[in-house]
Amino acid sequence: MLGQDDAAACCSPMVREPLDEEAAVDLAKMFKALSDPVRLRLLSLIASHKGGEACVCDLTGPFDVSQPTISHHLKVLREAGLVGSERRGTWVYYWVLPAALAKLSALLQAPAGESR
Amino acid sequence: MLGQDDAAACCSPMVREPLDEEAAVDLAKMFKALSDPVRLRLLSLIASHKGGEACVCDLTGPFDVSQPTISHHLKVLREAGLVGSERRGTWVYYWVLPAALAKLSALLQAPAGESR
DNA sequence: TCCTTGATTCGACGGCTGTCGATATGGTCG
DNA sequence: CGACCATATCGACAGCCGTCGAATCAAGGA
Repeated sequence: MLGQDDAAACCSPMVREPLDEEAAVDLAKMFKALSDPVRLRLLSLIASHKGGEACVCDLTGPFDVSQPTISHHLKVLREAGLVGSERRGTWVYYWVLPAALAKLSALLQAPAGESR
Repeated sequence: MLGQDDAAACCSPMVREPLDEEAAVDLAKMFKALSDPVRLRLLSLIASHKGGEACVCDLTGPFDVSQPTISHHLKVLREAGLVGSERRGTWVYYWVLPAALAKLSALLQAPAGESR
């Protein structure tokens, strides 16, 4: 259950100054949520879906894994603060929380030029 | 052993169109390398070190884990294509590969405005 | 009310991961 | 050469993770 209100608290590029331990623990949880191919695809599927949200029924088709496994991965993404969800009648909808992605994106911003 | 030359192959924001499975597998490996607090701190420690590189001897001090464990984490970062390394005399130096970070950063770029 | 469909939770299992101490390797200096 | 320092590798072990099928819950329609 990581919030996303603390986005400002941590997130200039990590290449500028060392992360403190607490921030590292926090961020590692988010990256761990991204460290599975199924979850990455789920996230991009949700984000690129019409209207910016998708119901679970839209998400089970493209994968070879069982529906409970999809549900498990969605839970991981939700608990990492990367997506939100809501039940509307029969279906449950998921959407991406842009602030969370932006936070990670900013963190990874590389130093200017260089290629090495 | 992930290259970083293929940076162009995958990396407009993942929120625009669904990732294909191959790209997802590839990217998940990089995020997995970032999914540990020690490795995140190592990476930022290396990147923010004077001259953009650090020898292992600079990296073992700030952590509570043993030296072999640090070595293991550095290997994970290297095999994920996030850092490079080289032996110079007695010491081994590590530096960040900016293209890899940039690739991930671009991938996570959130859609414009919105806050939800 | 009962059945059906959508989604989550549960319990189990195999494989992966982080950690350690011990050991090996690579290099420098007497 | 031989002692010594800096890193890496090895082997072991506990805990976590992705996956499944089965069971459960939630909502809607006969």
